[in-house]
Amino acid sequence: MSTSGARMTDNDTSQITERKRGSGVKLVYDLLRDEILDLKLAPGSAIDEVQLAARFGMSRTPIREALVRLVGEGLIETLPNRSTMVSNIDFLGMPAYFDALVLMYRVTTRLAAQHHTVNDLIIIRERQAEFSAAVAGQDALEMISTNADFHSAIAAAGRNAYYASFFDRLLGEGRRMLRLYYQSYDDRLPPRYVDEHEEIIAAVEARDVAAADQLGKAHGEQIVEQIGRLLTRNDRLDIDL
Amino acid sequence: MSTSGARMTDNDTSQITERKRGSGVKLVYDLLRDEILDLKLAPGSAIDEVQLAARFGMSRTPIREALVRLVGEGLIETLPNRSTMVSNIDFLGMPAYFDALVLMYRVTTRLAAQHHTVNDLIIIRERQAEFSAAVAGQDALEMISTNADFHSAIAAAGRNAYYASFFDRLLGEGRRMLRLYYQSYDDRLPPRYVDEHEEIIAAVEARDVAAADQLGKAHGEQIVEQIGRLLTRNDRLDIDL
DNA sequence: TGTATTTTTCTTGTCGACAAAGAATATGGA
DNA sequence: TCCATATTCTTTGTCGACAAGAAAAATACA
Repeated sequence: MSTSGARMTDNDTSQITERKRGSGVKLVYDLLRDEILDLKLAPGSAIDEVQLAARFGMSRTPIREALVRLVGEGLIETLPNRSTMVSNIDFLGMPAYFDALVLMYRVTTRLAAQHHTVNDLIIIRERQAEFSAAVAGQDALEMISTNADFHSAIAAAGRNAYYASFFDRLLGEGRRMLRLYYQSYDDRLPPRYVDEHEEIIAAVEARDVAAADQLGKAHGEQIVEQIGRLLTRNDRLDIDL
Repeated sequence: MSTSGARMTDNDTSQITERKRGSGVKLVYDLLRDEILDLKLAPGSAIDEVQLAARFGMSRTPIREALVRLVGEGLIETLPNRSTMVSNIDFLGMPAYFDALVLMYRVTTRLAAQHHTVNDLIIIRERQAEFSAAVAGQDALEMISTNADFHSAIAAAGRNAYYASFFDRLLGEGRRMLRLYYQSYDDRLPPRYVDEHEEIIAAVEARDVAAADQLGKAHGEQIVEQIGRLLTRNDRLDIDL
C-alpha cells in the first residue's frame, strides 16, 4: 500500500451509472493508457486488479481484459502469479528507440507527401491547430498528446497501416519520455515545434517527397537531441557535484 | 521450430492432464497462433469460445484471454457482442505490407552487421540449418516458419527491440501469405533462398553494412516479386477465359 | 539472538453461472 | 403469399466465488 499512492477520490470516475455492455473494457483501457502515458501512474508502480475493479465499479474480468491489452502494448508487465506493474521506461534502449522513431518520422512523412488526399490535409491541419493551442496555453500534457496526434495523422495520410500502427506505438512510448522531459523543464514550451510542423505540412501538401523526408528527419533528430540534453543534465544533477 | 513438445496427435480429444496454473493461456495462444499462421484456420472462419473451451478442457476465461492477445496482434477480429473470426488477409494492403517488409529486411540486416556478437552468429546459423533442413525435406510449413525464425534471429542480433518486434509481426502476417503461395505451388521448394541466406550471414559476419543492406533489400524484393507473380497468375485463373 | 519452518495473507488464475445483444426462427395479419 | 412483429436461440460480456502461488508474518527451535 506504500507504493502507487493512487488517489482515487479526486477523479471523476466514481460516478457509476448504467454502463453499456462491452463499453467497460474500452473505458478502463483508454483511461489507464492515458494515465500511464501521462505518467500519472509512475513507471514501476503496482497495479491492483481488485482496487481497479472497485474504482470503476465493475468486476475484475473486464479490468483484466484491459490489462491484457496493455501488456500486449508493452505498457504493463506481469510477474506470473505475483504482481502487475506499469512498465519501466527503458533508458538503456533509448538509442534503439530514437533510431526507430527517426526512421518512422522520415518514412511516414515521406509517404504522406506521396499519398495524401485533400481530406487528410484537413485533418492534419486540425491536429496542428490543437497542438498550437496547447502550446499557446502552456498545457504540457495536452501539448504532448496533440503532438503525437499530429504525427499520427501524418502517418495515416501515408496510407500504410503497418507503419502507422508501429509509429503509434512508438509515439505512445515517446509520450512518457516527453512527459519526463517537460516535467523537469517546468512545462516550458518547446522551441520551434509549431513552425517545424508547418513546414512539414507545406512539404506534404506540395508533394515534395525529398523535402518531407528531410524535414521528418530533422524534426525527429531535434527531439532526440533535446532529450539527450535532458539526460546528460540529469546525470549531472544525480551525481551532485 | 513451431510447436515443440506435446503436440496433440489426436484431434480434439484431449486427455486433460493436470495443467499448471497460468500455463493455459500460453498453450491456447501458441497453438491458435500457429494454426492461424499456417492457415489451418482459414481466414474469415468463425471462432467459438465454448468450443475451444471444450477442446482444451478449460473454462472460457483463459480462452478469452488468449483471444484478446490475438486480437491485439491483428490475427483475430471481433464484432462486438456478436462474432469472433480469423482475420482476413488484406490483399489490398499488400503493397503497403511489402513496403514495410522490405524496409525491415534492410534495417534489421544492416543493424545485425553492426551490432552482432559471436553468439548471435551461432544462433543465426542454427536457424539457417533448420531452414535448410526444412527445404531439403520439402516440408512447406516448416520451411515457412523456420525462414521467419531465421530473419527474426537476424533482427535480434541488430539489438533494436522495436524493430525486432515490429519485424516479427510482419513476418507472422507473412507466414500466411507465404503459406498461400506454397500451397498453390504444390509445396515446391523456393529457388535460391538458402543461398541468399548464406550470403546474408557472410555479410553480417564481415560487418559489411552496405552489403547487408543491399542483400536484405534484394532478398525482400525477390519475395515480393514472387508473390506478385502468384497473384497475377491467380487473377488469370479466376477470370477463367 | 538468529535462523529455519510453519502459518497467514494477499494477489492472481480459473471456474461455472447468468444476463444482454443480435441473429434466426416462428407467428400473426393483410 | 408476403411483410411486420414476437419469440426462441446462440454467442458474447460480466459477475461472484474459490483455489493456487508466492511473499510476508509468525512461530519454533538451537
